Amino acid sequence: MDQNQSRTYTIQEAAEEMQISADTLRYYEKIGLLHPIPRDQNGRRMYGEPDLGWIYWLKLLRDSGMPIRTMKDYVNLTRSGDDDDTIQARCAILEEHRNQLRGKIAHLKDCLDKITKKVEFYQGYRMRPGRRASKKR
Amino acid sequence: MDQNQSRTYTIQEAAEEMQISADTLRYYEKIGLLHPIPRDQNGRRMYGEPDLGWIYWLKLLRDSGMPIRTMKDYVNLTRSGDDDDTIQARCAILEEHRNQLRGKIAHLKDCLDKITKKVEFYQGYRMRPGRRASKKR
DNA sequence: ACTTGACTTGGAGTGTGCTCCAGGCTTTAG
DNA sequence: CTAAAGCCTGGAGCACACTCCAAGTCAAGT
Repeated sequence: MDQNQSRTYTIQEAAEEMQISADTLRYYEKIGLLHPIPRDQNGRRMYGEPDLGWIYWLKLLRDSGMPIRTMKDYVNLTRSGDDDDTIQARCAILEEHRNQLRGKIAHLKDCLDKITKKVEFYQGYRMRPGRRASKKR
Repeated sequence: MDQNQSRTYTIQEAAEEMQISADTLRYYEKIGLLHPIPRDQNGRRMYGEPDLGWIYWLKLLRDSGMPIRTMKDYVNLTRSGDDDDTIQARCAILEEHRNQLRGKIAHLKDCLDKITKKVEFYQGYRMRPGRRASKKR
């Protein structure tokens, strides 16, 4: 029953793969968002596929606007086993986040519409009959 | 040809009306996003309806994620007259921003979907047959 | 043997956008 | 006359999430 022997990644490789900076990867590990990554005999990090999977998920949460503090709460729950309790707590965090995200998306859409209207207004303004074109420098 | 005599607002009133802090209003004025607001004989700001309109627009741009630096560029253009040149430049800024915004909305939607899938996974996991419920504390 | 380059660490520094504070002024209420 | 409320200013401070740095280690290349 070996570990999955699939390739490992240096921090740079992992960073590139995940579209995130190496500094950020170290930072996430330092603050505990990321479990301690296995090292080679020289103390260098070796990221494995499952690590990348987890990083992907962290990045997804961050990109969607979850604050790091909340991510830590979530991460801590993933480390306290898979009892109904903690699964439910994780769901609660994600669902709360989903609500915020939905609200945010709706708000952004609304902003987008209003900005679009402004652009249309400008375009109408430029087309206005009887308007002198500007001096072209 | 009087000015519009409609009511004026103190900074607190304006802040409340616009859902923004009084500090932020002063800050926006200080950095020039907001033109100098007329004062009463004691030096206190008196916001008028058109000021509120402008603040609303600023807030819209900020809420939609436009950085303050870009807002300043935009604001400066609104102060350099209404030549085709500047109107076009303003449109360019807004359209660029719209593109970013659309991208962002799409990305957020994508994140939302993935988070939704995760929640569904958790729910499936909790329903899994043969699973012992956790101790209920 | 030496240089190069990728990695390590702890900790300091940065950018953004506010947010708060001290000290001062004026009007209003008691 | 005093006290409280609300505003003013310049400037300091803060929260967040990185981002950068100096000094060091190690291994491979020439």
